[in-house]
Amino acid sequence: MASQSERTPRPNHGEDAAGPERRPARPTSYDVAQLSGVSQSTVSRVFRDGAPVAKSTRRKVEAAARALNYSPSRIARSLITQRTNLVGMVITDPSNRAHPDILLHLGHEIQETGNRMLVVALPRDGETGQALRDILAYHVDGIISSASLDDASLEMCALARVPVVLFNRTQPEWQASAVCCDHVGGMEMLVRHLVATPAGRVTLLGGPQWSPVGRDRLHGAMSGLARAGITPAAVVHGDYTFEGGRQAATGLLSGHDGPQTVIAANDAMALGVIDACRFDLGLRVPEDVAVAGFDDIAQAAWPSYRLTTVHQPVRRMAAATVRMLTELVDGTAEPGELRLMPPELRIRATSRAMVPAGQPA
Amino acid sequence: MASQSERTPRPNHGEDAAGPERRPARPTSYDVAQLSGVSQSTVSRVFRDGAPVAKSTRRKVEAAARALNYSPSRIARSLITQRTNLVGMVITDPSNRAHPDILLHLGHEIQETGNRMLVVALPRDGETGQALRDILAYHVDGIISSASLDDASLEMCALARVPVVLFNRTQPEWQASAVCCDHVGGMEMLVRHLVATPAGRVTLLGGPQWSPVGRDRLHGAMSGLARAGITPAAVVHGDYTFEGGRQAATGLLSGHDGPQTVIAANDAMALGVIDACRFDLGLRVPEDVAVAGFDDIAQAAWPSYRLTTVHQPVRRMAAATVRMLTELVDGTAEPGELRLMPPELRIRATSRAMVPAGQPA
DNA sequence: ACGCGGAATGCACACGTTACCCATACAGGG
DNA sequence: CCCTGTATGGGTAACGTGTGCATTCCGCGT
Repeated sequence: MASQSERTPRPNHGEDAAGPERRPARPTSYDVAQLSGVSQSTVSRVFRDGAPVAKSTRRKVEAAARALNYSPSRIARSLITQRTNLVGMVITDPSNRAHPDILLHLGHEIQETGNRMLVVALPRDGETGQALRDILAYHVDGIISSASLDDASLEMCALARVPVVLFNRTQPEWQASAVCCDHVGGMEMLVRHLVATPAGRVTLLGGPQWSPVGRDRLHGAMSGLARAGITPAAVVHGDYTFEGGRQAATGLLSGHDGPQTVIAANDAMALGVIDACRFDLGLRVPEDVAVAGFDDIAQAAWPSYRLTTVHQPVRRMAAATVRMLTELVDGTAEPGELRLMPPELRIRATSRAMVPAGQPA
Repeated sequence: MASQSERTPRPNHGEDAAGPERRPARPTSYDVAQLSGVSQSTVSRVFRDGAPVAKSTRRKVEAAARALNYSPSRIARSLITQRTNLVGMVITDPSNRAHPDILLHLGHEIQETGNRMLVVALPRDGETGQALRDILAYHVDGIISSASLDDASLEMCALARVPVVLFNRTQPEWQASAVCCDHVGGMEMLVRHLVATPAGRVTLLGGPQWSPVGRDRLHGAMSGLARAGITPAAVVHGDYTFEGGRQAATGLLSGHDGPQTVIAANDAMALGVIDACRFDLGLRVPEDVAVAGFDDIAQAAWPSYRLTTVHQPVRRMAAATVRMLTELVDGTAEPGELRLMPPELRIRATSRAMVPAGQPA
């Protein structure tokens, strides 16, 4: 009785002696093989893609697998295949707040290709090294980061041969693959629109000092203004938040006569500026102060604000990011490419200009 | 030469014959063992927690590991340990939009316990079965879902012995573990505040039909109104979006005289109602129409709105969720517990009542 | 009749780690 | 000097799957 199925290399694990009728937590391919009367290899082949297996056996195995509620362990599979179908996603507080949907967009695209996301949420300004080392330990096939990574972390990924694509972010020193909105060009486009009508005293409300995106946007605004022969009256750095914009406006705008213009590095701060004008300073928008932002978040289109801003094509950016990463993983593309996506101007009601007919609200 | 290190069971993988100086992509514990002159078992022990290893050897091994940039493969470790330190997170569009930060809060708590998140973004109303089966194939230790799961999916998790905790969501039929804001009690509290002053004609703007949370909130509002002897003039179902609230308001509020009150099932719709009143219907808030919401999203506190609403303690809810899950994974708690967290009333400027001194804005 | 080729399947091993069981060294007490 | 207990390290068997190679089986051509 004990020697009946002695030939199978499977150790005693199942219904030999142990508990009474204790179903194993997760059925293995051996269980399916035993139930369907084939070898474990055949079960494995049934669950691979282009493996040669007769139709009749495939049906048998699939029936047994369904009966046992079996699906192959991706952990064990990854160990031998050297691919996990896991994409590491690095997100962080501010980048997630600007576009809460990017994770959903990226997730949709990633899952479309049969992969899953291993998400690591970085603390506000912590070390990225430990987190990167940790997700590399999970053998992710690639990494998408919407947070800035230090050079040591990028080098670690390169050493482990794990491709990285930066989302809406560029690395100043390192030559990293990235899909990025054209922040400079977008700001120049925005400034061109703003200076078409008398802009008055111009104030720039930039992002935090450490933010490369903020630097790009500030740079675009400066170059656009310079091209129009305008020098900004003030340039300050905000923290990308609504409250930060509101408080900055209070110090920047009060005590000046005549028309003014505020260009904020993102929408959240721009909306804070608007509310500061209306509720704290008693200024009208856009008659006294014209305000513009960058991002085109959902709130920018709300009737209370109707903010003139620059729209980032986030859905197309997400698709391009995932495609670039899959090409890097498959080896059909070389790393280091920077893909700039053109943003679109959204002229609404906070800038002093006619709204052209046919412009989306 | 070839038989010198014949005794090591390691197959020829390293610097025997192959390419010239080709460093392997990922160093293994064998590489570290060879470099530090110990056995592979010892390397493994160094990287486990409470393993007995002499201090001198530990230093040697750690130095070699650092030189090779080695860290143990969590894939291989999981295969033998039967624990992946992976938490499956199920999110979906609307639940993510209401609180973009919950993923960061939950992620912070999860990472605090040394685990990582495997995130699956569900399509708007797709089958949850396939997605659940897929993340179970990754051997996640537990699952947190902020989306509604059908009973088949929950049964699949139970079958695989993977505990599930629902975040801010209850399952009507299934006895599932959950951490949930007290939607009913919160709404009753809100209604008690609203009827303290003459409410006039009361309209209820509920969530989508399929949303259990929306049902709870609607139920709480109804019971609160009934307790005050008020029957709502209209009850309609919205889609949780700003635009949905705005359009619903247009149909609901126009053509009625006297004071009105709108209770929305979430803040986004409430804000849409406010803008519809002010910009589409020419009604004043709160003089003509009092508006209240639920969630206390960031925009509710903005000066343009100052929405009276119910605050959910999301940070504490996230902490409780992760703690409950870890207890279930460790076996120190039984499944099926429902933990109701008390919300807080935030009285602002869209309801017709005095703002008590000391109330947070 | 016999061999042969191709399709289908079984066998054994490898992936990189942890768990378990011993072997060894060393100290101390009799 | 021997025996024993303890601390430490080595060897080996899993974990559950994919895959190269051998083997079987069936059909068919000469």
